[in-house]
Amino acid sequence: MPRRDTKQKILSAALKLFRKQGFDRTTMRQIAKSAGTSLGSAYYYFPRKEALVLAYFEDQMALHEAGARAAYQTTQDPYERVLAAFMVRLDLMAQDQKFFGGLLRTLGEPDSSVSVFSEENTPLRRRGIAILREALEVPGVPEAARDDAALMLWALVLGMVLYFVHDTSEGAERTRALAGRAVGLLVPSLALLELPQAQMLRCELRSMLADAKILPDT
Amino acid sequence: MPRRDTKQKILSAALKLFRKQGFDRTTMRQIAKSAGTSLGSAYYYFPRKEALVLAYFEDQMALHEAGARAAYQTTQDPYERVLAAFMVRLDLMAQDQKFFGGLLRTLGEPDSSVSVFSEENTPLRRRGIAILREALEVPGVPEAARDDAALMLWALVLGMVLYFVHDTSEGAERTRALAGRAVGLLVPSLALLELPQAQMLRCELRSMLADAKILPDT
DNA sequence: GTTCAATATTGAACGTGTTCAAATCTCAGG
DNA sequence: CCTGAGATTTGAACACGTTCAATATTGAAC
Repeated sequence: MPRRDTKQKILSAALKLFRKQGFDRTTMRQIAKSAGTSLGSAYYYFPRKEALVLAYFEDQMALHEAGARAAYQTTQDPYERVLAAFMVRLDLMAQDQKFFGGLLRTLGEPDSSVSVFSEENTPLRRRGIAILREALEVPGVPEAARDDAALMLWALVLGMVLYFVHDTSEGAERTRALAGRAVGLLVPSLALLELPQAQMLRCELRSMLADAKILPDT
Repeated sequence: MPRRDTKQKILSAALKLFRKQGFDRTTMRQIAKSAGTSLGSAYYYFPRKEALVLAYFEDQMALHEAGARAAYQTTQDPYERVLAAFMVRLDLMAQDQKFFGGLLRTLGEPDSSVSVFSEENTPLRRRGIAILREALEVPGVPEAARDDAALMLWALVLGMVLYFVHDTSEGAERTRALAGRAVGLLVPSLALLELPQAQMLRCELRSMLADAKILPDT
C-alpha cells in the first residue's frame, strides 16, 4: 500500500461524483476537492477529464476478464459464452450509465491518448478482443474464424456501450435483450467466415483495421 | 438573399478554419472574427461548437440525397446502388477528415441537441435511413426486409464515418475499400432478413431502437 | 416619418478544462 | 543527519466554450 495513494483517491472521488452527477456536470475542481487534493494534482495523474473514465474502464478490464472466464468454465456453448462476456461487461457498467458517455467523447480523436482507438490504448483493445476470442475457443467455432469473429464481437460491444448510454429502461434491460439477440444472430453465422469466399474479406479487413491503428499490427 | 447573412458567414468561416486547423484547434473566437461578427453572435446561431459541424452535416444531406438519387438512376443492382450512396457520402466528406470527429464528440450525450442520436435530430436520421432505403427499392431486395436493412446500412455508414476520421490513406482509399467490402458482404445477406426466424428479431430491434430514441417512433 | 415588437448583435463576464513554475515531499545513499 | 534527484503537490493563471443583459437593427403598420 503506497504511502501516498493520491491517484486512487482521485479516481474514487471522480467515480462517486460521476455516478451522482454525470460526466459533464462534474468538474475537475469538485473531484480534486473531494479527493482532498489540488486541481493540479488531479491533472498530474490524469491528463484529461476523460482519462478518468478510461482509467476506470481499464481497471474494469481485469474484472471483466475474471468474470467472463468464470462463466466460460460453466459452458461450452459459444452463444452462451459470448453472451456471458457481454453480460459481465454490462454488469460492471450497471452504475455507470450517467458517465460512460465520457468514454465516447474522444472516439473521433485519432491522436488523443484518451481515445479507445488510440495507439496508446492498443493493449486495452487487445485485451478486449482477447477475452472475446477466449469465448470462441470451443468446438462449435471454426479455428480459422476465431480472430475475425472476436474482432466483430468487440465492435459489437462498442455498439452495445453506445446503446447502453442511451437506454432508459430499468436495469438497462433493453440493452441486455438487444445484446442477447444480436449475439444470437451473429454467433451462429460465424461458420460463414470459414468459407473460402470470405477469406479475402477477412484478410483485407484485418489489414485495414491495423493500418488505421484500430487493431494491433500483426 | 437575406440582408443579413450572418449565419451562413459564420458557418462558412468555421468550415474553412476547421478544414485548415481541425475542430479542436479552431476557436469560436477565431470563427466569429473571421466571419466579421461577434462571439455572442456566433452563439446566437449555433448553440454549441459542435452545432456547426452538425449544421454542415445537415446541409450535406441534400447533396447526399441528390447524388445518391442520380446514381440510382443508372443501376438496378442493389449492391451498386448502396455502394453509390456510401461513396457519395465519402465524396462529400473528402475535405473534412480533420473535423468530422467533432460530429462524434456528442455521440454519448443522449440529451444533447447536437448529438446525431438526439430526439431533435430524428428527422436527420430519418433522412439518412430513407436515402439508403431508396437504394433497396429494386427487385433483388425483399420488400419486407427493406426497412431493417436500411437501418443496418445506416449504422454501417456511421461506422464508416468513424473509420474515416482515423484513416490516414490517400484519398481515404482504405475507407472506400472497406465500405465496398462491407456492403458486398451485407447486401447479399439481406435475403436472410426475410426469413421467418428473423421476424421476431427485426421487430424487437426496431422497437428497442425506437425506445432508445435512436429510431423514430412508428 | 414614427412606433413598436421581434430579431440580431455585442462584449464583458463567468465557469471550467488545462497548464506550469515554484515549492514541497520522499527516499536512497553517504 | 544531510544531500540531492526525482516525484508530487500547489494554486495562480490562462485559454476557450459559453452565457446574458444591454443595445442596435429591422421591417411592418400607421
